[in-house]
Amino acid sequence: MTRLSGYFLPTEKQAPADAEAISHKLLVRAGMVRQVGSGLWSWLPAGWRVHRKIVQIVREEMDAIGGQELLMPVLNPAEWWQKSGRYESVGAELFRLQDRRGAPLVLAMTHEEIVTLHAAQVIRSYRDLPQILYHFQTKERDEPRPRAGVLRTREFIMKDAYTFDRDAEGLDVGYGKHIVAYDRIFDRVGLEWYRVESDVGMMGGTGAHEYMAPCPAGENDVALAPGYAANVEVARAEPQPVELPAAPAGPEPVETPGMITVAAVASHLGVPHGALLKAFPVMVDGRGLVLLMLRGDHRVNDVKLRNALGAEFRPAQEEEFLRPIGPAGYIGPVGADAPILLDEGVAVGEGGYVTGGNRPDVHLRGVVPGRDFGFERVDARRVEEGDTAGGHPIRVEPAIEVGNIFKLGTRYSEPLGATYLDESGKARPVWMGSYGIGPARIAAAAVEQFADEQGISWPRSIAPWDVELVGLGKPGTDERGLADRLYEDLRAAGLDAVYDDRDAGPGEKFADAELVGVPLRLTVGRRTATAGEIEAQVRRGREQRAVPLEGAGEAAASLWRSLP
RNA sequence: CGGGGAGUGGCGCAGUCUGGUAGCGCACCCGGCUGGGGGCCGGGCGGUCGCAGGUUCAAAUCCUGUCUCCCCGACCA
Repeated sequence: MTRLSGYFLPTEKQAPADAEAISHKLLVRAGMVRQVGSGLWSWLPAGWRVHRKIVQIVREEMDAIGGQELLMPVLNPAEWWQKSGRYESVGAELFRLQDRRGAPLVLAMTHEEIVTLHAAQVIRSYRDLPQILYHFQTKERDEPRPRAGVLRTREFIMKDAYTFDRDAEGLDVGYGKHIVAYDRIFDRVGLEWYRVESDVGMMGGTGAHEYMAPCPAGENDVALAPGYAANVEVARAEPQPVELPAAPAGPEPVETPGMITVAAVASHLGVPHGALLKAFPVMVDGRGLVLLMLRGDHRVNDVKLRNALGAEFRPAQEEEFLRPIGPAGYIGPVGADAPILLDEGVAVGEGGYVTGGNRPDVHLRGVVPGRDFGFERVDARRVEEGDTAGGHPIRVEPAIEVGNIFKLGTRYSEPLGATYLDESGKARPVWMGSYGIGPARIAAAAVEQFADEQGISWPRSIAPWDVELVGLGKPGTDERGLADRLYEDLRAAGLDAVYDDRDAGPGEKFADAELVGVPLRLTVGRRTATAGEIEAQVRRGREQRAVPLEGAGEAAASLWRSLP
């Protein structure tokens, strides 16, 4: 039974001054969350109801694919993180601490180490496989920059699941089960979402996807086209034509004093930006200086370049490339003393490009890749709005990452000793997958996607309550008595109702109801008894409906079931 | 980590430049009116001005240091 009189629901007319994101403003204004420190948030009772509903949906779908819920600790002995190598590799994002005896500990940012420890302890035989284990547990990450309310925090609850299989084929099965579960979860929570291809990182696994909820506050960009969806970090673009001048017999120098930008050179020579090749010298771990060439109107995608190189890199400084290549602003591939990578977006054999001349104030035109310089092909350009996928134009939208699924392979099982004996008695490493969902981000994304001028509009599956009953008139009046009885009616019909029985004016109650975002609002006032029907408002779209007074509980339940 | 901004009752802000008894709106408390879209009248409570040090007869205001928070970027297992 929830009555708003006495309920801990501190709604505010004004948003916090420093809030930018819609979800940040509205979750605070609606009394659902409160900030404790940078990246640290409490969930107040109404907000926690939303969180719990999301968690329950996730739990049901995880159980449906055979997931087994457990609980692992946040405080981890550093030993396991040292064994996996992450104690050293992760950096400042990992909270490290000591206990009273000086033993090193970490606060878990995720639970691969500990779950793999248990796999190592328990799994003996191929007969013990496969397994799906998951939990909802607090994650601690010392984020360099928490932002946007609960969108990026230093402490948050994550559902993380782990699959254990005997081989890659088994992993594919477990991965596929998670796609089924996740698709259902994101449908059920009522979000608009995409499953996109994502970066598999340096481990070079065979698959990774992210679930993205598009909205302006999103920190990621997704490339979307009919039949295509990918994080821009990994999105591939089809070649785009560009008009190139016919190539002369060899490169021709051209004076370009002070022109160190693509725009300046292109406009000086009267050619499109795409007729230039721009040069990106990088220092690659283990390889040294490498020169990436890509079209003048394209941009480097760091993630794709890193994956193409198979190693970390950083932009080279001028003192590193001046001697082997040329001066900053005028560097090019012709005569460069460095391996050259040519982006796939550069067409070869269709004419001559303009490049830096590797001398001050000089560019070359008529440069033909292959004839004038050797190269290795790579895909390292960022997809742009206007590129195509399958012939369809790509649009790039910001989105919140609300879930991810990832094939780990044997990245953790090998260092942590999670092995099983196969039929021939041979010990083999377990193949693992890892699968995350952030319930807080689902809540924030839902706010972002469906809010209007009046406030939040929750999907009914995750709303803090199903229906809000607004009782008008003074306490003790007939209409209040009617509202009291209707409240019992709603509960009897199986609705999770909240009753605004506060001694407040109608305007305040209506405004709060719409701010909090309960999907269906019923108003009982002086008019109700005479009209013989109850006024209902559907929150999404603020559409007015009427519910007959007789059998109101069932009628309201039926209306509620028709809502998004 | 780089750049920008802000700390003054619960929330939103003014006051700081030019030092002189800390203010406004909302919220809250009391009384009354009102009762279908944040209503009205009257009376109240509440703040060592982030913290520390300094200058001064006198500091929210000037100086030094420091902490915290926000925004943009970098970063993001």
